[in-house]
Amino acid sequence: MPLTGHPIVARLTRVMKLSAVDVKSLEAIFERDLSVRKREELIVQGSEFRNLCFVKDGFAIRYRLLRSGKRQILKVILPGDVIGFPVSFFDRSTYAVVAVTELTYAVCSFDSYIRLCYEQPQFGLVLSWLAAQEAATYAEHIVNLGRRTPIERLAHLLLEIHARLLEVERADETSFNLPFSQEVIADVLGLSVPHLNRVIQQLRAEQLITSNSRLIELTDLAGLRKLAQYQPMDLAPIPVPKHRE
Amino acid sequence: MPLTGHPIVARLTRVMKLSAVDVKSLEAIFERDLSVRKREELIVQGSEFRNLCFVKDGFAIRYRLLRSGKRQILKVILPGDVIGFPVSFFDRSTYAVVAVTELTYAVCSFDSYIRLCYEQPQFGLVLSWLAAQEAATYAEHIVNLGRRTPIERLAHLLLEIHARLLEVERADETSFNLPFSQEVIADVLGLSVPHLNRVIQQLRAEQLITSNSRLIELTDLAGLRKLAQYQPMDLAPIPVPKHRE
DNA sequence: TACGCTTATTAACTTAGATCAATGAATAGA
DNA sequence: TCTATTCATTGATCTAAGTTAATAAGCGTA
Repeated sequence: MPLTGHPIVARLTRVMKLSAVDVKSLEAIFERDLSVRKREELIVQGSEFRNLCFVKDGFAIRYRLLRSGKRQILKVILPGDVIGFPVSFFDRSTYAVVAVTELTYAVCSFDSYIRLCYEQPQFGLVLSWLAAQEAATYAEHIVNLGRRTPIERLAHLLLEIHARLLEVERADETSFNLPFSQEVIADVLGLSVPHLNRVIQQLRAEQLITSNSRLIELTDLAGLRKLAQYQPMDLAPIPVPKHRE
Repeated sequence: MPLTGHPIVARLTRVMKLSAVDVKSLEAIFERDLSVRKREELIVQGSEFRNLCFVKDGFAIRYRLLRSGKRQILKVILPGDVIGFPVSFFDRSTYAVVAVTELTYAVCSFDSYIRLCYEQPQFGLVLSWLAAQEAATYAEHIVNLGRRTPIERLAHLLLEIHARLLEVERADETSFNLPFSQEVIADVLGLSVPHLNRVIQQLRAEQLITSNSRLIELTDLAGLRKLAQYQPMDLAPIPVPKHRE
């Protein structure tokens, strides 16, 4: 499966030199390209899952459903993200993943990836690095839910998604397409839909964003950053031992 | 630095066979054992940090301070945890880590650990696996803050800490020592101190816990699990390729 | 033992945000 | 084009949880 132009390559090359050979080794373990339709479940809560899916295009959400019927979305999954991490390290998934739009991805088995890591250790580090980003994103989400006001939360979420989309060239300088209903965004931010709606209107009223249907325009990036106390995460490149360079 | 009996070894052996040789390679890169006093900062928000600190004993918290003065604690750090992950992958830390009790730890530089990963790929995977656990713990925290009620949150937190302490033999079947003030716990759970206090009393009134000073007794484990909808995370062992076994 | 500081508890008051319910607007199939 | 959902918006009401402030209990140290 050719990976050229795949957004995951764009992400990885930001932290390590991926030689043509590296890309080839990666390609070798990929089984097939798949796609799922909108609303299709990629991972069912409580099931086993031992694959890594590198998202090429489309949007998905990872979430937990509680008995009360409440849903908490843990992460919005964008092109360049990996589905199946960290769940593949566990017995079974305690979360579900569902596609929000049509979604295409390249898939390999967890085992074959692990095998690759033993042969080429840099791929193990890549996995750690992806994990580090995942953990850092989750950490921001915790700060958001725990101690930011609803308007700050929303501003922060928009900035985060914007930055992540920029990284894989799915956004331009100040705007991007976001195919999520308000119900989805409310479940990311731990808010009710009516309240989220009010908060969106506040952001619009303060001229910080404009949005119609699914297009978000960040009218005042600096203002948003200040409101959200947004700090971009600057990744350090993965160190490469001398004798390898 | 001898690692025998170090809680990190207890944690690691739960997912992979650590041979005596492996432990030796780990020991070789550790520089020295350190300790810090209560309230001492291990990582300053905004600073660089390129070390891995394997906690031997004591408690710490990782947190973010907001301009408003609010604090969100991201994680309580227990014996067996690693301080410096994931921050070592980033330019500088956006979080602070401070010791809550006296704390002792073994430290190695991030670079030397990375070097070890290139020589012995299983250590790269160990890092991924620690990261996966970290991410999973954060994910639970997100669910907690976003969609659980305060009493459920507290129950969940106590169960999580209990499970993590059990893993490194710092708790017994139903009780453990927790040297955190209510202010700390409130900042983990995104609550105010007075409200947390009410919630603690609720848990006590419902006979789910008893606690005096710093000793927590989980009087009714099953009841707590049900209340919190707690699901233990069962880790799968790291697969080892055939030709290595 | 006494002092001072930190921590726990309680109460009164206020408010942000949930809930419930209704109405428009938009979109996708038939 | 029409119709059926899904989605966005608004309003009224209610309550959980924050805020502030005061008091009590513990604890460390001189």
